[in-house]
Amino acid sequence: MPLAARPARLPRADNRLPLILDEAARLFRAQGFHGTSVRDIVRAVDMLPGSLYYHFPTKEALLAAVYAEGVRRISEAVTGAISRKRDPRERLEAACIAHLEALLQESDYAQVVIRVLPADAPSVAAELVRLRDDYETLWVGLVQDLRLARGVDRRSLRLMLLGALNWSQTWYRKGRDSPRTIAKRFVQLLQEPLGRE
Amino acid sequence: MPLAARPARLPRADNRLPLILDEAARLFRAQGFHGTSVRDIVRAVDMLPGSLYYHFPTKEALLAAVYAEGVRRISEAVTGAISRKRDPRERLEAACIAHLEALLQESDYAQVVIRVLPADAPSVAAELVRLRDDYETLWVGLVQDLRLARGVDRRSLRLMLLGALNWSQTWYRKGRDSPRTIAKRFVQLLQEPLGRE
DNA sequence: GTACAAAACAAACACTCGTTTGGTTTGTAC
DNA sequence: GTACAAACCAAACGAGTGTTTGTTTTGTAC
Repeated sequence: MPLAARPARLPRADNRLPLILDEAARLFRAQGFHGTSVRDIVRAVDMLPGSLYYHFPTKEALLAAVYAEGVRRISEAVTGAISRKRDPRERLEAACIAHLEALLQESDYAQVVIRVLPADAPSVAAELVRLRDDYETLWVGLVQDLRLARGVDRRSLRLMLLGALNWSQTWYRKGRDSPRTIAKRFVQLLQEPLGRE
Repeated sequence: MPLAARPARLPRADNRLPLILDEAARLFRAQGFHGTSVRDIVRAVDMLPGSLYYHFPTKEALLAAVYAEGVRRISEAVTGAISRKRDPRERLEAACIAHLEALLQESDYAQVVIRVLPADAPSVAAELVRLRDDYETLWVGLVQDLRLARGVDRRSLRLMLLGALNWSQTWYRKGRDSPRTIAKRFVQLLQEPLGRE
């Protein structure tokens, strides 16, 4: 891992890097990686195409930066939410709510993490996968702490819950059920389910 | 809805249209819609780019054809599977297994339906959404027949289950747990869940 | 106020994109 | 065997792609 080169001087106040990241996140989310051109992005920040390459070596590196920020934001939201709870069940529910709120209403960055597949950007794919995995580690712990009925596979539980949450991106419409409501229902479906035979 | 124009003559035996669909499905699945060029597709069937436009008016129309075939295959698999069961619970499980097997191992076509978003192809987006919705209607019926504990929201149950199944495309690796095993575990998680308080 | 690097501009590069147009081959029905 | 359309080829169209290179502006530390 390369050390961040210590800059000879500090960044300038009129630096438009944050703006580039914001617009890239917005467009990658709405149109996908391949569906968004470099010119789409720079047009949104009133720049010329070549200027982007002062900040990033490639378009894929820009995606990686957006991705990293997305993971950072979800992680922060979830970590904050569970820190206020002690009971494992409550912690799980709080995590689901925070995850879904970050995913559905808060941040374009977070949605990019769900929408864009690592395979879309081969040169940074390994990094994107690592970012995703780091985040999922958080969930491994949450599920590990649960008291479960005998024979319940914890990995399956985690994958089912996260999958259902992530997929909600495809059918969620704002103004109807809130992310919080959806998340609560999903958790509840795991405790009063089909009913015993 | 336009009537299928009655052809002046029957299609020829050396028609390569099926081959085009197969390769388009394979590539759309692996690289996405925007990530796959017309030249990628015709190269795979040893054709020239322009020749594709004898069969389809646009690249998006080709996607729509692949999409329709994908929905047809999943629907057929699921319909066949549930027709052999009577008990609502067993029918649901059979549907999950068939859905996941079609999605994970059987058909590139089916995976395109999950991977490619309607918004990627604006001119046919409405048609793609309609195809998806038609298929989901099948699941509405399956969930409707279930006997459930009080207060369980059937729509949430359907969305959670289908979401978890569809998302498995992102983490599934063949050679490990089979689609059948995964589907069974997910259904089971709905009946012996977190355990009552 | 001056030195200097941060952050951009200006203009192109080589290539790829989806698509169109006019002509050619070839299987098939009669 | 001949007519004819199905199914393609050949060649290009204009626009867009990610990226590079040389130059210029401008905020900031001293």
